[in-house]
Amino acid sequence: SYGSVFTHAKAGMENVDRERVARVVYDATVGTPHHENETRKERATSKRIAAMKAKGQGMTKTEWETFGRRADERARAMERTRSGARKWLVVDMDGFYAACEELYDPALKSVPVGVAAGPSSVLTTANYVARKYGVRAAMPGFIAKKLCPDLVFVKPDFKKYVKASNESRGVFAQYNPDYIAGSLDEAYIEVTEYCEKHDTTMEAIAEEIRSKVKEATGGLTCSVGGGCSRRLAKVCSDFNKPNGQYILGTTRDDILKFLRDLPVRKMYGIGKTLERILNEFDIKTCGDLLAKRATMLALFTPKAFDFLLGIALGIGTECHPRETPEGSGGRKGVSKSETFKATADKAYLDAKMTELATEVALECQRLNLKGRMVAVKLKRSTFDVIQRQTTLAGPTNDVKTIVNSALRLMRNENSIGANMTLRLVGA
DNA sequence: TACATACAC
DNA sequence: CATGGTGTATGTA
Repeated sequence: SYGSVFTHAKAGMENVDRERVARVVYDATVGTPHHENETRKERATSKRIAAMKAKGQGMTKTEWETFGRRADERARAMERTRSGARKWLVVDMDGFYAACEELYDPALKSVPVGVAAGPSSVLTTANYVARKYGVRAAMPGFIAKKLCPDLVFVKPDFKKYVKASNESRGVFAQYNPDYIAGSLDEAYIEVTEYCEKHDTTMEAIAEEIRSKVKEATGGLTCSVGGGCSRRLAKVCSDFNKPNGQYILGTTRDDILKFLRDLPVRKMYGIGKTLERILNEFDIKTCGDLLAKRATMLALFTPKAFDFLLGIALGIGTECHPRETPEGSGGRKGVSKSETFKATADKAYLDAKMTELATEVALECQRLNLKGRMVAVKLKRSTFDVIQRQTTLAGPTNDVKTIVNSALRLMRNENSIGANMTLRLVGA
């Protein structure tokens, strides 16, 4: 249920009193519009699960056998793409924003810290002291404060993070200038050639990177994962967090052993909803996922099945995204949105939308991009999201065209004001 | 194409 | 009292 959202974190929360966290979160949120909306979404997921179960129960023994055979065939086909020849490292900074703040104010190191714009907004990061209380990223400040009354709030200061990020990237570039920046605090580095040329190993490079990053940033620690694909390196980066590393062997046996007892939720792309769905079919670990591949094939879409089977077998894209047609494309959208105190004031909403749509157009111009579609996002005070979109005559980044389209889309929603107030608009 | 939802950071 | 912003992918109609 919703009460468990913050207790199934991906890292650093192993010794947290989960029951207490669940209770505090529940008590603080039950009855709020946000909680109501979460409950609504959960009911929709329940419905989806029920439909999947009904579909499964309606199938004959023969049909199941066919799915079993086809799932095995798909697994064999996927096995043929396994090579294990590449070496990928993923570097992930530990509690990045909070750690940056501690560099500038070392007194913060010994107290629980949450980085957030204000005490009632959402935390971008919590330091490891705060995490012991169950405080974590994406948690609203007022709940974090209930879990940990001594929590110190620090406002985000991106100049610090960009500086530290650039310093760490200087290190990554030594191993492969073509590293992939996942975000300010995360990078994917292919070190196949570097290992070959310098006769070294992922283990040794991981050690070097951790020490050099600490040096270059003036004391920040990071965790490193290694494996033969980006997917595996990524999970491994979390395995010995913080300030640790884990390099997974590249044989099929190494990989399947590692995955057997690994909770599915640890894998990139499996969030709380998919975790819940899989749990309903008694799938908790990647090993379970492999064992139940026939069920997955029968109940999920082909794309979702391939994604899940890839996770179960530990097979992912091994090549650099630059080597694939999709990977070489540029960005696909530009957007701006803002949350405010819920209102039905049309003049206010018009002004806000105009401002945001203008920023979008200017950003497109700055990036030298043109869009074929304008979409607006409206969030009601009840937290449900409405999206409206329109396709333009041709690609544009003209301010007037984009602003007018966005305004028209929003004004079409004539229930605004009548029985609806908004807490966010975006274009 | 239009819209909603999930996910990551 | 009270839950962010940006970008991507996918499912469904």
